Amino acid sequence: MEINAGALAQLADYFKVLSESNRLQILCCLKSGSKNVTEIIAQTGLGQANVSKHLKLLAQAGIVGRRPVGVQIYYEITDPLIFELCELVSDRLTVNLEQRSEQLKTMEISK
Amino acid sequence: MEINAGALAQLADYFKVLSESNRLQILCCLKSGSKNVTEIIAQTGLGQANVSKHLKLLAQAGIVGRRPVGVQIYYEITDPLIFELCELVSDRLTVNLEQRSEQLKTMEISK
DNA sequence: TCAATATATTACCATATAGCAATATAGTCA
DNA sequence: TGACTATATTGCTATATGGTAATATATTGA
Repeated sequence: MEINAGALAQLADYFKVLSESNRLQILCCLKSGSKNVTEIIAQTGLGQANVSKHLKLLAQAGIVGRRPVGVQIYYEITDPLIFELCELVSDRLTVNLEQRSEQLKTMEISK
Repeated sequence: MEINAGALAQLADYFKVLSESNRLQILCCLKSGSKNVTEIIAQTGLGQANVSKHLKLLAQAGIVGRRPVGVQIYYEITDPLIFELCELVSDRLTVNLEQRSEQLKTMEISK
């Protein structure tokens, strides 16, 4: 019952790009503005090859843009939707955690 | 420069659950309402063990709920945020595709 | 209790990918 | 051109995970 198999795969691929915490960290690091690779490496503490790979993925997904300035390459968020998504989800996660902690309290009381 | 490493990991984990097209397919299948596992298997065409695994992941993420009715287990979306996220992203993807096709046209013209 | 059905779990394989070290490429300056 | 720096790519390993077949568990009804 394939409902739009292609569209689902594209959606999944997009979410996959966001499903790695170091990539999210890089995005957070770029939230305050354009940065070159060396700066990103310094701020995140990740390895150079690793950062390069993550940036490539992010760029291919259209989430960040690449802007060479001399030898340096500056990357910047081109898709502010990212942060909207992260906020929506993290709000949801917070609510979930609160609910669970409420449940725990209830269990404490009833035992 | 670990900005909230735990929060980022949680976010990433959530996105990871959404990063698999067959899981998205199951969610789409549940969009119209609660269904038991056999129905989900029939509608998606996925294998039984496979569906079971995916449902477990979705339930652990708090995206679907589990409701036993006799021998059957009904699953249902408990987190409508899902569809909001999917819409936001798929709108974005559509826009991207249009932009690219525009670029292609421009290239055609200028060559 | 036994048989039948629905769902979950396990064991396994194949594939994908994060991380790293080493190497390659490209731009800048002397 | 040659040295230097910045970034990208490659080759590799370890780990995670999707898929499936086989098995286990649980519920219902005879």
